[in-house]
Amino acid sequence: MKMAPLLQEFVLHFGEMGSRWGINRTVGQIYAVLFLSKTPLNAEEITTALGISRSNTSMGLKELQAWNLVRLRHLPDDRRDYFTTPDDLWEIVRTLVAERKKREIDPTLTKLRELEMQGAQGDPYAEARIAELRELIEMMSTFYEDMNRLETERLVQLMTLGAKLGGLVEKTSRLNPFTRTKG
Amino acid sequence: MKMAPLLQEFVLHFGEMGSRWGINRTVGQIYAVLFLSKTPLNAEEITTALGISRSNTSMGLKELQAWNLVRLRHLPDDRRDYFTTPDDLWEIVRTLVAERKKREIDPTLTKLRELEMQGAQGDPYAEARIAELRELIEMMSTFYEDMNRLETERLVQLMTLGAKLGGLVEKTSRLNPFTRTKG
DNA sequence: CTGATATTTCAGAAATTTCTGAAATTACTG
DNA sequence: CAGTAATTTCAGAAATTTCTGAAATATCAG
Repeated sequence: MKMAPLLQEFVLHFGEMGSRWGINRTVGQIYAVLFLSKTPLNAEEITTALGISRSNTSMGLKELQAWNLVRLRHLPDDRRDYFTTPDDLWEIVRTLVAERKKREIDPTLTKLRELEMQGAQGDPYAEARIAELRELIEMMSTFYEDMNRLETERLVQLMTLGAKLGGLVEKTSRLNPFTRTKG
Repeated sequence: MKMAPLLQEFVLHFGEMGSRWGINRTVGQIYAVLFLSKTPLNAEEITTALGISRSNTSMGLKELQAWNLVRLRHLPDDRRDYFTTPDDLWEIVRTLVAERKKREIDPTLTKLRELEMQGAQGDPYAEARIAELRELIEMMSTFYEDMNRLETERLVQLMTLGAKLGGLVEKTSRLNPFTRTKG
């Protein structure tokens, strides 16, 4: 791997973290290289930078595309594919959250609904737990959708408010008779 | 695996999802069995329910304990260890988020800070990206800590407000001169 | 202490995932 | 169309992770 030591360390870290993020080492490294590069890179450049096989790069890029984490670009008079990551980090965060929800939450929600359809089979406790879990996941999904609809600017404002939101909600629930509260 | 078909399906699903959640199949299945069981279970019961080896159960339980996802309990006149999951699903969610942050976010934040300390090494763009990423992760961490400090009741209220929060923040930032806005 | 039960450890086996090089495919150029 | 460059596919190799059975350790009762 031929890069400035600093960048190399960053890339290696992303590789090591890869498995925890649900991607593999190489995919993490490819992403890191693209993330740090001002200009789009083609597969050959990535291959050399990381010292992996060309086919591995191809598969890694395919996976990153499946995650919507990289953009395919073309340069004039060059028929190779070039890849970049979005400039806007918030866009990256949105994509990550959306994709993880799709892979880690949605299938379970579907399954829980299926199981509830099939109805009671002799274990009221288990059935209640499944229902409760389904409700909670639905609630979080709805909240996610609401937040995802906000412009980034609003989202940042909300997050910056942080702890103050606790007080806000209290006021709101007193002022607004339509606000639902649990329990 | 000897359980009601409904529960069995749930357990198998958690097993399959395991890899996406950063745990393995068996660990996912063990958790599922505990989650659905009204009474605490001992290792032997889990082993029979899942048809795996006793040592595998032992290792799986150890991993779940490392994640703080199960509770160890003891029954009178029985020296075996019994395990449960918390009754309160929100407690489970809090644990999950905390542990995932610890494993998936915190090490990267540390690394990014380290890299920034080492300073510029000839690539201003890469350095700017690293700084930007560090700032964003810090902001999200702070927000997480703020939310985590709220009682569950407040958290649920906030989430139920959902889309309304977008409007709220707008009002707040006008009313409160101390509210920071980005950019 | 001795024996019985419960749990953990761990080396190697089994299963799974990742990676490579070669071949196949695609897409463009002249 | 033939030739070339870019990319993808894929079978098997390599690496990694998971699982098991046996042995070791721990814990308790008498």
